[in-house]
Order: sequence, then structure tokens, then C-alpha cells
Amino acid sequence: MTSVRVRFAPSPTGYLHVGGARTALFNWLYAKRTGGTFVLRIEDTDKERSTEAHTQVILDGLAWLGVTHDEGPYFQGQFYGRHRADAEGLLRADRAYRCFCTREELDQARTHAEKGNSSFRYDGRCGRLSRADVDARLAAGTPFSIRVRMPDEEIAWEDAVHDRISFQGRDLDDFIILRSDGTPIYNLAVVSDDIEMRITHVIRGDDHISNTPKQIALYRALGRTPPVFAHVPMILGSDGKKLSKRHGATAVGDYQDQGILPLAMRNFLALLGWSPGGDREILPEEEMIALFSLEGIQKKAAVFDLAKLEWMNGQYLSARPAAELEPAVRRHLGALGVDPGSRDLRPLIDAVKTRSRTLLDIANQVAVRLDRTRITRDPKGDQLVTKLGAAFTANLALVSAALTALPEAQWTPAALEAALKELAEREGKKLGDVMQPVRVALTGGTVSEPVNELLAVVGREDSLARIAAARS
RNA sequence: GCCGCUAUCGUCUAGAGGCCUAGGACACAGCCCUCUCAAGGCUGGAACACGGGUUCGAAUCCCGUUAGCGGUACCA
Repeated sequence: MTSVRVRFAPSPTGYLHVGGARTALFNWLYAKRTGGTFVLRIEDTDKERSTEAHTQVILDGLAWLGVTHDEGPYFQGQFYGRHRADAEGLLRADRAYRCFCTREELDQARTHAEKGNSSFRYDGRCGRLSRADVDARLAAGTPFSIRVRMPDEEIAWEDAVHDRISFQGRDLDDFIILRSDGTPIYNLAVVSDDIEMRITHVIRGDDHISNTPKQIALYRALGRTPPVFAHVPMILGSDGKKLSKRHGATAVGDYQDQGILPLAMRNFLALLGWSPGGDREILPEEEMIALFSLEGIQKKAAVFDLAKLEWMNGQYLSARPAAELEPAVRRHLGALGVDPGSRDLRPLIDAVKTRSRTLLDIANQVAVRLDRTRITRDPKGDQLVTKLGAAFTANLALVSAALTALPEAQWTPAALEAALKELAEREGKKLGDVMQPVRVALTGGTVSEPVNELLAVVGREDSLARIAAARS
């Protein structure tokens, strides 16, 4: 029994897509579950679109999620030599042949076939060239690509998530494995690398199902045993189409910016297309690993549900102590242009945490409590002012008088609550009519933590100043 | 067109022939709590795509239909 080796092989052509992140997560989970090795391989063969910056974004995204690799990153571009050697080996074994057809000829044949409403399939004409023909073209310096000979036989495999999938070789054509410039085509590079890296399980997106028979054909031609394949379903947008930029945030980094906790993101992604069975939702890492299996992966594509992600994030948020959240909240405050200095943010975070679903929510609320210039009167606040009319300022005046009498040392949630309740009772006011104006004065809105806590967190001097400002 | 994959509440899913008058979670609605809003608790509406089989019995097995998705490159 050889040990499990899996890999995640993104191409650095943009950012880390949530679909890719989930594929990486499943690989990681499987490696952890089986005590195997998780290899990271960057498929940078598309020189035009690949950049180092993109590679870094992917590395950062995986690190953020805590999806750590055991080996690599390898860069596919380094292995051109081996890819080419494999293609030439196939040529010598007559499992492949040189194709002298030009791009133009091929394109023409393709458009012609499409007009006739049938799919283009290369007819293998160059594969039937005589020895002398080939030699003559070679001598003339005619450029050529290399194609595999696709055998007319069944190509089937036992997919770890889909069970048996089967194709017929005759439905596939002799596809190109090496371009006329000597660089490898994706399917060859992948197979060559997976063999070299002794990959035992290929866990990748559903969209690769149609590549798989081609790759199996290559394994056969190369005389190697294919790995186990596990094709995980796609992630869709709310309209049922493949998730793309049109649907809003699709990059892992976007969610980081919005203040999603990495563990919440990872938990959410794990449950998108995989089920541990039963009613579990919040899964600690150990449980996630212990319960993970390829069989538990769904066959059906899943819709990305932002509302559920945010709910889950809220769950993680409330389970984390404020101290743990503080560094991240500081970063978000920085992004908002607020400098809290050396002030202890923990009480502020605790005050607003349960009303927040993201770190950004927290930062926004903390910002208002820290800096009175960030108060903006919202529509509900205006409504209250209109509704109360003269009572709004009158009640604030009463509050101001009562609280001014409260010295700094007694500016505590308990004392504040007592003072406010006493005031309402003494004046025969409804508690809400006393509390709500304060809330509007301090935050501009009608929603916040309990008013006594709000006052405590904003502080005596600042609270009184805000109340005074709201009265004028 | 051809090849392939898929099909349980709006969404994520449980369900491996009787435990299903189909369970949970998100979202939604109502109630409780309450100075507001959340959180929390309770309640409610909400699904086996359709048609044939197999079987004493089918959400579960088989076939077909329909729909959606993926692929059909000298892209990855």
C-alpha cells in the first residue's frame, strides 16, 4: 500500500477562485485524512497570462485558508524537457506520430465540419503517412506537431465521486500533445507531471471529466497505471450559471477584504458539495478531517449562497474572544482610514460583535464609536426625530442633565442603566423615548447595543459632547 | 449537432428498498425575550423533475423523456 499523494494544480492566470480554493481544500482534507502528501504545482505553461504576482495571490489565498501544502510549489514550466522526452518516447513506440497539417488547414476543416452540423475530428491522415513521406517532409524542414494515436477501445474508470464513467476511443480524436514549437499541450504535461510526482489521486473539477479519457489514453500509451480520479462538482452563481465575476465576489481575497474569517470560509467551502452526513454544520478542523471522504462528495453542482456564508461567519465571530479579533479589526479600521492609536478595542468589539456578520461590520461600528465625525444620520434616525418632534431635544436635555451628574468613576453600564431608568420613571417617560434619542445622538441610527453599554463604550466626555451636538 | 455529467424544500444538504405523513441548516413569516437591533428559544410555510418498469413495498434499483451543466483548440 503506497501512501496517498494528491495535488492542486492551479494556473496563475488571475486570482484564487472560490471553486479552486474548494478543490484545494478537498485535496488537503484528503491528504490529512489519509496521512498523505499534498503537492502544490503551478501550471504556468500559458506564458502570456501567467505572472509571478498571480502566483503569489494564489499562495497567499491558500495560506489564509490554512490549506498548507507539503511539497512544492513546483512550476510546470520547469519540466518542458521531460514533457518533450515523453512525447518523443511515444513517437518512437509508434503510439504517437508527427502531424504536418498546418493550423490553417485544420481551422478550415473545422469550420467546414461545423457548418455541416457535425463535430470536427481529426481524421488521422498524417498517422498513415509512409516512412518515405515523413522523411521527405522532415528533410524539407516542414514543421510538425505530435499527436497520440487514440485506440478504438473503451476508456472507462471508476470515479471516486461519480462511480463508473465511460467513453469510447472512437469518439475522441488523435489530439496534439506537443506543439510545433516543441512545447507540451496541457493533457500531456499533466500526465507527465502526475506520473513523475507519483500522484495517486487526482481530485479536480468536474469540467475535467472530458479530459480524463484523453489522459488515461496517455497513461496507457506510456505504459503506466492511471491514478484514482475524483471529479468534484462546479460551484454556481445564484442564477445557476457557473460562478463568475458577474455574480460579484468570486476570489478568495474578496471575502478576506469583506471581513470573512478564514476558518468560516473554509467550513463553508467544505460543506459546499461535500457532506459529513447527518446534521452537522459547524465543523472544527479535526472533525472535518476525521469525517472527510471522497464518497461524501456530491455529484451535483452547488450554488454559492452568500447569506449562509455570512451566517456561518457570524457563528465563528461570536465564538471568538474579542482579543483574537482585534488585530484583524485594526486592519479593517486602517482600510477605513481610522487610526485607533493604542486604544484597547476589545470592549468596543464585544459591544458590537453580536450584531455583526463580518469583521467589516465590526470595524464600521467601532469606527463610529471611536470617531464622532463618522456619525451619519440614517433614515430611521430621521424618522425618530420627526416622530418625537420637540420631545427629541427635550428628552436629550433631561438625559444630559442626569448623566452630567454622573462622575467619570460611575460611568459604568450598570450605573448608566440605573440612572436612565430612574430618569424615565421620574419624568413619566417611556424608556424607549429616553433611550432611542441617545442612540441616535451617539450613532446616528436606531440600532445598536443596549444604550447603557453604548454610552460606556463611547465614554463620558464624548457621549456628552455627542448629546450636546444632537440637541442643537 | 456529437460526447459526457447531473436531477430531494428558494439555497446547502440527510436519505444507500420498508425507520419517510421525507430530517437538519441558511433564507423567509409569526411568537417569546426586549430601550432598538441582533443573538437565543419556539412555531409555520416550503422539495423527492416527468413517464414507464422491477418489487409485497421505491426518494432510494433499471429504462426513457425533459431540463441544466461541462467538453468538443497547436487553451488550461
